[in-house]
Amino acid sequence: MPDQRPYAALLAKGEDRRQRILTATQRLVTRHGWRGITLGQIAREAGVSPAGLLHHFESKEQLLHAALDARDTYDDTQVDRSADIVDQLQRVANRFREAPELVGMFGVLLMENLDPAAPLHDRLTGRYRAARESVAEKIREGQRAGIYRTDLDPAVKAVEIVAFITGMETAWLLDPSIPLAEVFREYTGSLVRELSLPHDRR
Amino acid sequence: MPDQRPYAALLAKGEDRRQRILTATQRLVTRHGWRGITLGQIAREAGVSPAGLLHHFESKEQLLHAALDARDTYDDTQVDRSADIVDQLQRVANRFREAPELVGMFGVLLMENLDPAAPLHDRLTGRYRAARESVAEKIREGQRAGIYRTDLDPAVKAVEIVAFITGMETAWLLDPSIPLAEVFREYTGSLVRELSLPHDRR
DNA sequence: ACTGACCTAATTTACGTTCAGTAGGTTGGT
DNA sequence: ACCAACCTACTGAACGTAAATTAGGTCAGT
Repeated sequence: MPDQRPYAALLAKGEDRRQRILTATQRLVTRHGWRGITLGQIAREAGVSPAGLLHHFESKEQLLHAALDARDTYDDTQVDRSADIVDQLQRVANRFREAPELVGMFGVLLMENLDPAAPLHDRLTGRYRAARESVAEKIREGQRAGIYRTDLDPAVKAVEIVAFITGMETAWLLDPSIPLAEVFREYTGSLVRELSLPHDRR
Repeated sequence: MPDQRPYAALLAKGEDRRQRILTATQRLVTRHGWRGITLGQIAREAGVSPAGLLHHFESKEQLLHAALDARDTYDDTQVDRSADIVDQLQRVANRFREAPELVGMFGVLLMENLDPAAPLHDRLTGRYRAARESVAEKIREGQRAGIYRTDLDPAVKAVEIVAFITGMETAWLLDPSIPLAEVFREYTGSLVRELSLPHDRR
């Protein structure tokens, strides 16, 4: 299993260390936020010295971007353009359990970068908007297909849905013992009833 | 208008400065988070030197608590035990416009204090839980009064509702131009339909 | 004399980053 | 077969700076 050539083993070791630094970063950022942690803490958790960490990443900020890149990549692999809203929401719920740090990191960083001048503001808000737009588009599709009511604004409902998701993320980060599955099931259920049924209202 | 007695005017000036420091703190914390700002920034915004600020508040942490106290007080005055869920949700929506910094500060600090060992963790999560419990209790009341369905778990629905609220807070901090009123109206509408109507389902 | 509201100028600490060096492995030329 | 130049993966110590806090002083009013 270990490569016979020592140089390859060396490279593998480096790559492994790099990976450890990234996951340590994700874990710590999720718990304490970016400004709440130091290179020293990350380094310790990854088993290196602060200087050793900077051998792999040129700066604290660049490390953050690398950690976010990993999250975005994971996130993109999870997206299924063909799935409907119910499936997509279910998928979101699953991600909480599967990759807690990756899910958590986004929300934490978002709140840390609310200011338009904040270093990650554009990157994060871009993702946020994209998610909302994608949900709105799903609703429009349903409307065009004739299975959803057409008397409600997809953009408005999309804001609600994304707010629910991010709010659940917060709730779960605060207390992982909440009945995640039930809440998602309940919400998606009422959402579908709301979207589908033709109602009589003034 | 200014008191004829200069000493009273002096005290009033101090109180005014104290107030300015608090509102500056709330504003800056909402935008940049607690760890994202310095005493110097707050002081500058309030028109004092850092040392001058510490004449009014003994430490950065104590200032934070004082700012939170102001928020909690405001929040408590807004709560109306007799109002039903729809009214309460409407009230929440109004608060966004009325006191943006007070509303925003809570969510930002919450994400900055996820860790159980974080200085404000207990204080903030306590408030969060209380809000959720209060919502759940409202639902139970409705159930006992016979106006709400009894086949759903108030605790589960309460998690959803509070998640929606905090999620909306995030969305609005990110982009205040979202159709806040419409989203709240839409959501409360579907919520009431969901809670009230007896449905046929297996 | 004493208090409240400040100020300027230290002091202290923490943290990101840089620097110089070590240990081991590889490569290409002779 | 050997050596010089270069690579990766680090470490320990030092540097620079930013930021919270403190010390000591000023000035106006009572």
